[in-house]
Amino acid sequence: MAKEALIAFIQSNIPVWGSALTNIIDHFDKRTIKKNEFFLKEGQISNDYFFLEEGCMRAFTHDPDGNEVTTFFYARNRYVFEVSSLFMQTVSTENIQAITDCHGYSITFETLNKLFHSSPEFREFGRMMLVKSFAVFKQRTLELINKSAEERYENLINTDREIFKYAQLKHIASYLGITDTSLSRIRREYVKK
Amino acid sequence: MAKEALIAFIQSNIPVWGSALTNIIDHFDKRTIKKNEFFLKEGQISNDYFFLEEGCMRAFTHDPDGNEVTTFFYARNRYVFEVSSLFMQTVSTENIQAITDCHGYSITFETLNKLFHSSPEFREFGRMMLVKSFAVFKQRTLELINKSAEERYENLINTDREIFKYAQLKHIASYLGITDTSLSRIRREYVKK
DNA sequence: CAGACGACCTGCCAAATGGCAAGAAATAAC
DNA sequence: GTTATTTCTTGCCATTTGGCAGGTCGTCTG
Repeated sequence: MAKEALIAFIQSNIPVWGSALTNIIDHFDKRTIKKNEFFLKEGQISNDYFFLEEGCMRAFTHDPDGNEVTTFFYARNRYVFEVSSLFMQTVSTENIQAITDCHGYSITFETLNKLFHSSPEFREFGRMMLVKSFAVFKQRTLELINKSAEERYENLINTDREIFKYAQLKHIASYLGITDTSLSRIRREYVKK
Repeated sequence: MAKEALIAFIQSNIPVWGSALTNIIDHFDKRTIKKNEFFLKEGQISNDYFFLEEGCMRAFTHDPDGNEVTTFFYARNRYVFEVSSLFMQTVSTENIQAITDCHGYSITFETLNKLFHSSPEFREFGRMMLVKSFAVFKQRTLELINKSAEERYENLINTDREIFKYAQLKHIASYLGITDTSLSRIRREYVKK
């Protein structure tokens, strides 16, 4: 089975080879999620831990007025999971939807736990995923506080250009914490530069 | 040794009793942090995992212009740690400072890891701390996007009134993502209600 | 092809927030 | 107790962002 991307990703996070590595990746199943399909729907309890090899996904929830708010974009070579719903097995308030056809490798919560108990290396990997995701989130929160909407836009387009190919602008807008109107104006100014 | 608060906190997060519990809490040392002392300073590598039984702490960093930005407030009965610096053993960009005299229980990174390996219960507890902290942070990020500054203020004063007793308003302002000027105006309006 | 729909842009005005500077109030220093 | 320092508030005006409504463009459907 060809899981090179998964192997490379794991090894870029923790040092592991040989049978310990084989043992880990054998527990992952290849999985395809078609465009517009949901990886997780609000109201459900998340059951999957998913490495996204190729494609793009969007996480969103609803504010008190019922509007969609994009909370995250996932690009290729990233780990996809909703931390509360998966690890606390609670009902999700978030949706995660494929915005392109997606390919990757999946492991269920049950298998994940078995592997946590049997493999110290995978345990370390799991902790690393949590920690890194958390760090990325802190970074984003900080940007919402001390950067302008325009800077956040420039930042996103520079680091995640891929997202702009597939995501709708109104979804990018709510991710940036502004309305589609403001994003449109920011883009007009940005083009001039 | 009287560690009731710590025991109660651990048990409110995971089911554990008897020798497994004793084993865990025996690894914690009582620790006091005086007002204005730093639990963590930027430039350092964090080495402590701290349960705050009594007191108040503030996390802050600096934006590119050198201004302080408050990233978090910790009140009593909370776990205090900086995820990236502690778990990835990287140089911290964040400061965590006591804003009152603080009392609690501390464990070093080394001991923490030993305990992770030897105690499945503590492992689960550690994961739970990560997951819950992450969830709280996601909630906060969402508020920055879909709530007004005034709503965020009301929310904070309702859930963490204790913080207002000790923290400076300019620190609260940067935590809320606004200037002290705006916070002052919001407070003026809020009092009228 | 015609019509319907959704995504995006734009103009107008209103509301929220920031920047700056001065003053009032609280706190610390001597 | 007086002075010095810091914190907080306020007024004035500029800038950013939002709300709304209308217009364009492309896509889908029949």
